[in-house]
Amino acid sequence: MAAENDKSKLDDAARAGWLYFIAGHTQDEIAKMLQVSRASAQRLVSLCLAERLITFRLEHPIAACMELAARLKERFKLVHCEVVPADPVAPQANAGIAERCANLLDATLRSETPVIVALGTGRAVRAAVERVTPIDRPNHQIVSLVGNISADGSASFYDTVGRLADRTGARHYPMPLPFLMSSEDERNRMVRIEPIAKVKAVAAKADLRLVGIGQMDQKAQVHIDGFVTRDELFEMMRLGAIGEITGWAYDAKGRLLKAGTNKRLTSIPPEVPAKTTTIGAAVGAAKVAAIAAALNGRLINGLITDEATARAILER
Amino acid sequence: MAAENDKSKLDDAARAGWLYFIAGHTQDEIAKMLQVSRASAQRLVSLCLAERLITFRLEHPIAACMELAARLKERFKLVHCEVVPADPVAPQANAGIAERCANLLDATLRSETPVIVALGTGRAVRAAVERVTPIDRPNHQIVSLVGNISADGSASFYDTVGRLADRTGARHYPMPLPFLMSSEDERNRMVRIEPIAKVKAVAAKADLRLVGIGQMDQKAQVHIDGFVTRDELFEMMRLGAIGEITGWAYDAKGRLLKAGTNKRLTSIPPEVPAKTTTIGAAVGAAKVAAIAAALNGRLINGLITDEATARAILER
DNA sequence: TCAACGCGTGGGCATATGCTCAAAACGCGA
DNA sequence: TCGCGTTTTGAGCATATGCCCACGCGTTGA
Repeated sequence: MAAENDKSKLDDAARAGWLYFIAGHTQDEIAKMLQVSRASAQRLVSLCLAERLITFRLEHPIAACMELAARLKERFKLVHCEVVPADPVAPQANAGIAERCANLLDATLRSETPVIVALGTGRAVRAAVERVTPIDRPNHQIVSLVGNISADGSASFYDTVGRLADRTGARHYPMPLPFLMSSEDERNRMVRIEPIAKVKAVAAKADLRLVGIGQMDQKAQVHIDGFVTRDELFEMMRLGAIGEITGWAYDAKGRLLKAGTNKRLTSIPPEVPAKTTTIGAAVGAAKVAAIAAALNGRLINGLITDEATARAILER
Repeated sequence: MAAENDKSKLDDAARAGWLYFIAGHTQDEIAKMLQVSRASAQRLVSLCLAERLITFRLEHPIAACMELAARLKERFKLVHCEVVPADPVAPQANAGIAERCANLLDATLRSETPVIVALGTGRAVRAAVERVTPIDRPNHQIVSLVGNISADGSASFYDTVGRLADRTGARHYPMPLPFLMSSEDERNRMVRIEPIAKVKAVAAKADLRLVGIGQMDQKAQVHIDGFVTRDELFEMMRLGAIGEITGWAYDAKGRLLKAGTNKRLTSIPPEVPAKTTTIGAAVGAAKVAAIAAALNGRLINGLITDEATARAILER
């Protein structure tokens, strides 16, 4: 009898679900059709959903991305995750990533109440600031997490802070230091001087950190850009470095290394675990291990990537 | 630019649809996530539906029935249609049909305002009245569309009117006539006498007619039940009869025949086209042609059948 | 360069929905 | 048959949704 009852109820639930979702009737109409109260009709529709009698299928490439983003968010307890479709035209182009990052910055900067945005390294970050919609927000603050003077003394290509400040009228705090100091002592001395301490203080209060993620292999961006020498890179790799965020190298478990160049870095290290909203932006098969490690080590609590990379991270 | 715009809009629509239907967010939440107004979020969800980006799939046998019912309703412009799942245990049993008919009668009779229900022949109709929930409605009227005296003078097995009246306390009007008179003249004389005229008058005002549909072949129920002889049956078949409703034989196009037993029938003929809600109840491969003809000829404007029969009707 | 047109946007309102709570119905056991 | 515990039901309310309308921005044509 119970089974019979259940079955008939599920039948009705299916009927209600069909009428609601497929035929597009209101619950009132369904209630009349099935000779029950509207409340019961609503219950039947819920039941139909709860019992998974009805399923939704989204016929659109975006669907896969949403799915991947949801899984990443769940798996790594992220506060924010976006997965952009792999562009079939130019799979290499991270235009989509930059677009989303720019959108995120836009959304953050649109706020009337003062916010502090901290920026790390990375082409995606750089490209993102170029796409930020100009907006007048003089009370916001933009702070750099990483020195913008390269080894040869010139200003780095990555003057993202300045560019973003240009577009918003916000106060900005570049980090007027070389990426690496010559020794740990020197680093320790430099980071205590007034302007640098100020940058650190502002960065510590950041509402949003947007950082790139670099892989530590022979094509590591920190090396290509001339911030670290080949020997330094290899040493870090020997020490287990698999990725870096604002220059800070970490191993496959996402633990920051306490040796090598990390001892001479002027950059502001990631929080561990990330408490501030810290969004990593990175794409590419080469970066999968680095991204996964950053996620596992809680060096970041948000991620913007593309479909292929997201899939690869989840499949590890 | 326009295409780009459209594409991006569809992307957003897909995103909104995903968040709404799959992730179960409210449109307000989606609006915040996508950085648009709630109104726009609603538009995106609508768009997602309109563009068929999302599809619903109901994983339940009922789904097929709802689909078939909707198609029958559309195709034959029915005011009511129900398709019952084919019972895998006892495919022959029309318990489902009877159940639905009973439900229909229940719903009609539940009304506080007086209603008139007219009943035809058929096992489904008979079985339906047996399942009607007893309810006290003395102001309702139950009227028979068909004589309940068989050829041998005994009261017919199909005293459905009496049974239904028992269960409702309604006034009832059986048709105190043999099914067939011996001649057209006699029929014409009989249907004018006072009690019969009264029955006809009540039937003409019926709010609901529930009738069985019989096929006119060697296994015709009208013959098996002894209402018409083998010769009469064969004559009607020669005249093109393919089905009958309350005894009135009609051809493959659903046109009532003007010859043979139809000239001697005492039953109240179907309206052509049906204006009163006239529900046919019938199941079985043998009846498919008869049902389809009745639908095409507008002898009925409602149908209660099972899955297999519905499918067969639509596939003709 | 200005004006007119039109599409897209957001505010606001009527309606639909989801949910809570008390009451009723049901089943079960004494 | 009665009483109790459990489930189901329907009223009512807070919230979410759908839709209309006026506004604004961008585009086009003179």
